[in-house]
Amino acid sequence: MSEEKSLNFLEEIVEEDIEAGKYKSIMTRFPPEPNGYLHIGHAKSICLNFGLANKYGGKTNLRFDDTNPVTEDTEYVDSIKADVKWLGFDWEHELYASDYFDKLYEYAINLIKKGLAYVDDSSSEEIAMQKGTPTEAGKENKYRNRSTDENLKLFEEMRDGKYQDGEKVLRAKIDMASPNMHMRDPILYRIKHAHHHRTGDKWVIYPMYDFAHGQSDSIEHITHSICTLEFVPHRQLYDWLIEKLDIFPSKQYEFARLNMTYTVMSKRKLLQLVNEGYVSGWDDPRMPTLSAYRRRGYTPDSIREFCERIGVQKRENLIDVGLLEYCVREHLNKIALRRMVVMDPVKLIITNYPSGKTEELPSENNPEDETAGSRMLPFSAELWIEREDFMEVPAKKWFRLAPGSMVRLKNAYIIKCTEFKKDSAGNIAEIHCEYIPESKSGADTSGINVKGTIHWVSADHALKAEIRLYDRLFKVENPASEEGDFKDYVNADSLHIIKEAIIEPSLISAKAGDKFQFIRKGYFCLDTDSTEDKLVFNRTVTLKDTWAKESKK
RNA sequence: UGGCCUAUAGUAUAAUGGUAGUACGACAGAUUUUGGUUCUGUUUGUCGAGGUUCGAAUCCUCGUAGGCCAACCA
Repeated sequence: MSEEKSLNFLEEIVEEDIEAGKYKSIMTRFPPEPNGYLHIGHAKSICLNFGLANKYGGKTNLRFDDTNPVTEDTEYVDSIKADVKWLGFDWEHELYASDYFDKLYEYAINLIKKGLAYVDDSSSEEIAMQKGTPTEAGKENKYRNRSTDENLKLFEEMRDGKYQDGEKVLRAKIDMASPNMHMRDPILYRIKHAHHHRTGDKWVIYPMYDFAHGQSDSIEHITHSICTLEFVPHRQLYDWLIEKLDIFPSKQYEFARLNMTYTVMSKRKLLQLVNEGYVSGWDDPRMPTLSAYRRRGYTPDSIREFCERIGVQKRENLIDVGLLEYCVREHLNKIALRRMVVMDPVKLIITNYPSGKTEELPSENNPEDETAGSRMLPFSAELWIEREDFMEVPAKKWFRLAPGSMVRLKNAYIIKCTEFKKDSAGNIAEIHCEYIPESKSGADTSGINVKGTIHWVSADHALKAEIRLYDRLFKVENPASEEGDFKDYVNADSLHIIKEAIIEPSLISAKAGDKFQFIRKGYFCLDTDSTEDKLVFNRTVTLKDTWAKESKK
């Protein structure tokens, strides 16, 4: 048997906790804020949370961290649910931090009664000023010592809408001199006269993240609350609140978020790309969102495999986007049906093949999967082939078509180039060949060995489709770390549209989302923009192209 | 100039005081009716200086480098 796979640091923590008898079973949660679409970075978190629970016989809740009504929306709730499902995970309960607003209000009262929270009338500027700096202690203000009764009354009035936005806040009373800025009397509740996507106009005060997240974890008896590194300094406050409130002791653990080359990974930045028209929407196939990957033809399996391979640790990382591409190729290679498509066509005429004759040639759908079966491909004397498969003056190690050279037409015959014609502009207009009748695929008695095999589509039977080729959205490896605005590094050539590619006839029956390998070209999937009379294919990812590398030498 | 987190091939990630391994990449070759896939081989690493120890990537000390923290965002 193979060796046991080593545990990541989160699995180690869970195993230790279970062995120590700390918990009977574990509970995790995935806690998105519904203010944007999920991206590949969230996939890492989803796989971690659901994966951990799965592995150790626990459950995972989907909980929306909806404590800021001005940025949140049900559109995002719906997309997030769809994306988590698509990735292949089932949550135990669908929950919302807003489900707990009443409970949270009680918790706040509890703290006030214990003398651990107070209402502050300072403006946000004053509060920032009094907070000090990382190297300078903050100052306590006069509101800090209000009586419990006064705090209770004021907080109630806040809830009842007696004050305007920003007039008052509720703060924890901890330590204005703490070296941890988050312990310098953090704000617990603020006033927002805003309509909430779920609670409507019931509330005008809303809890801050720090007074909602840990409490929600605790209410749900989350045993292991996993979040990203930037929340490390919040942990002290997370623990403080749980201790003072004397509620279920959820524990927070932090991991390093995913960063990937040639992409940005913040909802704020992605929103800018959408709003400022750099892309067509959250699901533009160039975006790193899950909805975009889905539309582009990525499979959930490949994304889960990617998350598995990148591992998890506490150090900052920048993952090569090539690894994601490797994962999707690996999966698509196994499942994608092979089809022949010519993107930049040039006419090829087989001079010794009877004009008007058509043959049906059997072609396997996927050499990696016998059960995928085969289809019949029409063949005739006039074909379309790829312009780049012919070279008037062949390069070194070139084994495609050139004057006098032989290649095999995939699933058909070996041909020999006898002549070519150019148009007035000097472009190759037509290539003439002779075919070897005995070289038919599957019944080759010619004894001829050729090095090159090229794809083709019979001209009489050809159909047309639009093909969208995508390149990376950014020109630099790490746009977020470059000088100036990240949008200055957007790749202007990230989308190339081929209006009329030549496709083999069987593709007419493709359904949106269907995945194909266009032989020698890459993996493609039928886009949702397709209509009855117009097929649109997205290139998911190219094939590995060692010739491209070789020819650059 | 406070506090916290982190440091292993190009990129990630193992080794839990006892032979520094794996994947992706790169390079070379074999196979191939996709210059795809598959297979084989090669390449490159413990941030630095001290210390503890028979033995240190691992423990300790001091540096160095990077990241995070001063939103009524999450």
